[in-house]
Amino acid sequence: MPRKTLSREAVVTAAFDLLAEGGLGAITARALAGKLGVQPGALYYHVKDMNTLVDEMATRIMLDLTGTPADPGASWDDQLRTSAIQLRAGLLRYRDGAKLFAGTHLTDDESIGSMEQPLTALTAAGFGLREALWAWQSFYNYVIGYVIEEQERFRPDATVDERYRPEARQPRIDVARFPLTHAAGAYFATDADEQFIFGVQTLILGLRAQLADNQAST
Amino acid sequence: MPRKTLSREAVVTAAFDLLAEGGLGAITARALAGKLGVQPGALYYHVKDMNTLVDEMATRIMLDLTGTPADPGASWDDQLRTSAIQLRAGLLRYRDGAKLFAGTHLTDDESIGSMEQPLTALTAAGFGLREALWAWQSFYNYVIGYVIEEQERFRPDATVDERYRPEARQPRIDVARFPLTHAAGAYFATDADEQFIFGVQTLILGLRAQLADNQAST
DNA sequence: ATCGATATTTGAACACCGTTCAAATTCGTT
DNA sequence: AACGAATTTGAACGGTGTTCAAATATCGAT
Repeated sequence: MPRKTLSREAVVTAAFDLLAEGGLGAITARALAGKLGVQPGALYYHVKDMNTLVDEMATRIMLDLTGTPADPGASWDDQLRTSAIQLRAGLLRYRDGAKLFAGTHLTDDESIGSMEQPLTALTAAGFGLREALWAWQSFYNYVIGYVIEEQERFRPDATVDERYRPEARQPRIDVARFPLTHAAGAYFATDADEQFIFGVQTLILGLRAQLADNQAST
Repeated sequence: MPRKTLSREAVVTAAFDLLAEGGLGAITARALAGKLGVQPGALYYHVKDMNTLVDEMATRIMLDLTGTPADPGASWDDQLRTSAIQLRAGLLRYRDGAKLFAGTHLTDDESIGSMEQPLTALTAAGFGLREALWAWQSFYNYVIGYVIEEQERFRPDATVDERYRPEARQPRIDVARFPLTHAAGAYFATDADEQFIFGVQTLILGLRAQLADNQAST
């Protein structure tokens, strides 16, 4: 009894539901079909294959989190800070958001336009286009790396292997050979927001220094 | 005809062979068994499951790339630069090295000792332990993010979808709305080494600035 | 050298995965 | 009402990780 209930849109939406419920690994053709009350084969009429489905999802996330741009009137470093913060927030909105992003080819050209504002701010501040691109991508890579770790730390399904809880791990670190590493355990995975900002701020200060160097040499 | 040819060591070694030949996706129980001339079930006597196998591999890579430490006599920023460069080089030595790392729980406590030297350098430079940890993890996250992208760009198997070659993509970017993004296409994915260093250097300069601020306020 | 215990491997199965495709069914138009 | 196009079915193929009783090999003690 074939009934017309499917569409590309419906498939993508169901995929996002599965992502929220069970993470990236839960997005499977059969689960998708089940949720839509349909046979797995029917999906392939609307979607080329599972990989491009995930690419499509990554693109939509990207478009979503570029929704509220930073105030173009603000200083360049404020704009960058805001862009980085929004990028992280956007990734955190989705389960496995960062992993989903890491290495999927964005399918929509619109999505690449999200770096126009950072590039504008950076070139206006005095950076050449090449350095501006590199600078923004440094932020981008930092954020991706940070959020991957962040989302890995407390994933909802949580196979919290007893041996790897920080409190259990710390005593096993050799205090004599690795005193600082041992002591640093206290600050491990605490204050995620503050730690994130620390890195962003470090990058901003670094750019400011490079800017000063450039102007001094001209 | 069961013959004793297997060991945990042999399995891990074979897994590294598969990684080199076909990337992360090529590491499969049956391929592993085939390479070792054995039935798939036999693997599970030596290895709990496939995930912990990959975790084990990540740990070994980590231990490997910490082999040559930076000169402890060098300045703190030189030590950090060297650590970051070595981390990237180590990840690049293995196919999908960064992806393999991103979010695998390291199984050996030794591997966590790799941050002892950066922490030493940073605290000696004047950072508190907490800031030192955050600083090093900023480097770490940046490197992971960078290398994931780097290894994604030219993967050996290369399903180079014609539409996504940079030369094909650039003309499709709306020049009127995204002029800088369009123009920046020229610098996309060129000079990987130089771009990497740019980010590292930015982080270092940022830390130096924070150091100056701290000392000024005391 | 033989036995017995232990360590290791087999072989087959189970449940899942993505994907393909002819055939069946429904829909929109004429 | 009927035809053609759009859509879904149902079943299959080859792949994946994993489990487990049974079969075999290895080693230590007698």
